[in-house]
Amino acid sequence: MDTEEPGDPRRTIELLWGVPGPPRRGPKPKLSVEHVVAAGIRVADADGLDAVTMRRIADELGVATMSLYTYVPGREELLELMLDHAHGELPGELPEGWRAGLAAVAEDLWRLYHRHPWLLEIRVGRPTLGPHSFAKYERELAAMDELDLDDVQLDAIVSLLNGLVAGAARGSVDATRAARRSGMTDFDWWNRSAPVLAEIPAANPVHFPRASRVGATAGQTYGGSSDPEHHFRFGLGRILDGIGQLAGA
Amino acid sequence: MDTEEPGDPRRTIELLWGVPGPPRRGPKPKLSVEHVVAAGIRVADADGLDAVTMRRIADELGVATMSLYTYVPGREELLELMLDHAHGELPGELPEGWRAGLAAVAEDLWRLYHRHPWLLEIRVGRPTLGPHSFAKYERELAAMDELDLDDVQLDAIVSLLNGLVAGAARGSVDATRAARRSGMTDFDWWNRSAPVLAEIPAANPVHFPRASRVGATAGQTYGGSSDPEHHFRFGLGRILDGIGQLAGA
DNA sequence: GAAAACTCTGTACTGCGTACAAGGAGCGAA
DNA sequence: TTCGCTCCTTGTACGCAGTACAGAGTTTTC
Repeated sequence: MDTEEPGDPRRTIELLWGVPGPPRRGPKPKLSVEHVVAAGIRVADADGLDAVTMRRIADELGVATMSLYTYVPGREELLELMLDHAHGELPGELPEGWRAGLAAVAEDLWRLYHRHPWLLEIRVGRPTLGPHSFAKYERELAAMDELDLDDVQLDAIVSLLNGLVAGAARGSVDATRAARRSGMTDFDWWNRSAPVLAEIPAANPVHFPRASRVGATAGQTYGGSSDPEHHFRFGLGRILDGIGQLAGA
Repeated sequence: MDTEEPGDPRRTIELLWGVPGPPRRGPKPKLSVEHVVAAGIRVADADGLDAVTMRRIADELGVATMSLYTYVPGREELLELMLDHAHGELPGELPEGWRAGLAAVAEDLWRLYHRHPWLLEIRVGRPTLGPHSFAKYERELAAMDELDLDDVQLDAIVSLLNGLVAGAARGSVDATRAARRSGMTDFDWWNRSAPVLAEIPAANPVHFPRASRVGATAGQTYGGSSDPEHHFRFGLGRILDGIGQLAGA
């Protein structure tokens, strides 16, 4: 019973954990799952997730497009493998103390997302059950060993932190992507947009006093638009404060 | 100088604000931008963002595909119009008190995302400069009128809250989407995955003690996997606590 | 009227994921 | 050794996406 259909959880999990499978009879494969995943990551790093097409990866490996389907059930599974593989780049150590630990967890992920911005574009409907994603979760929980919280709270905190990092990172990454695709920097774009907006009576600052003031301040402070990195650090501080209050630590 | 090229900020902004434009000479248009946007939203609500194709919308409106390009420069701009339009569904009022105000802002957005899950899939590289998105921002800031914070802090808080809601909502929405696409509920999926995982030595709980324990607890508590709604409420509480601490309120 | 400007439409191009069938390589059994 | 099964590899092809382009028809302006 060798179910090879795409969308099968069994197959996906076995690929994630590198389960060898029974001895095969035909010609030796030219490649391996690892090769395909590595090529996928190479392409994604270079040209973004949209460039990760089966044809492009096959080209990269000097192989026909359809050969890839020998190693991977389909594109979706490949992306999941790439995701888990990338999680393997996260460190294992943790600094002393829950606050420093959680901060490190967040900062490491922040850096990972900037090293591989395409991670933020991958939509896996369900949690990835791969080894490195497990290790990531384990580490996130380990950072809170000293806190007296129940399991549900721990899970919620992990989710909260991951959401913060992803959200903020998406901000900076989306901007970069938009700049690349449109050939306009944030600055160019704003200089083109602001005058148009000024011509529209309904968009007059009087109607949006707070938005105009804060938007202008944030724009000036960071040169064009709000700064995701500042938002990230600020949000992290607030969340850690909130956790400290909850745990009485 | 009537730049109609897609990707032009001027055109997009004028569409967002419904700027009428000079009197036209040819035959009267059968439709309007509003019709197209409404059809887009109808399709997205019914069958998700992937179903929002130019052909499908044209069918919906009883019109040839290419006619849509008379009203809208391209698909990307259409999505941005749909986004701003949906933001128009958010209420304007605010309850008394910053804490209740921010909570309402978050809860309203949470509900909006569940009414229109496709909103979470739209990737606009830059902020949407439409009337309803402006109003949304203005209201978010208004909720903090009584707090003594500077503009940069206000902006960061808005971003933090929006990130929380989007992140948590993505959790529940992604699960629903995965269930629909695969024909498996979370429960089915887990029942298929768990045994496979159990067969893999490297995935033994001894190697991931905390992850196994917490994962099991969270799964049991909510029936299959972590509960995004609980994560949302929990995260909101922590963040509001953190803000209170910062503002000394 | 005639001409210009505009809407609408059908066709067609490129690029995507991948189903399918045919060709060739290597192993196990005779 | 040879047959035959199994598996890897490949080229072709299908359906669907966004949208460029050219022609036909309609309404306004001169």
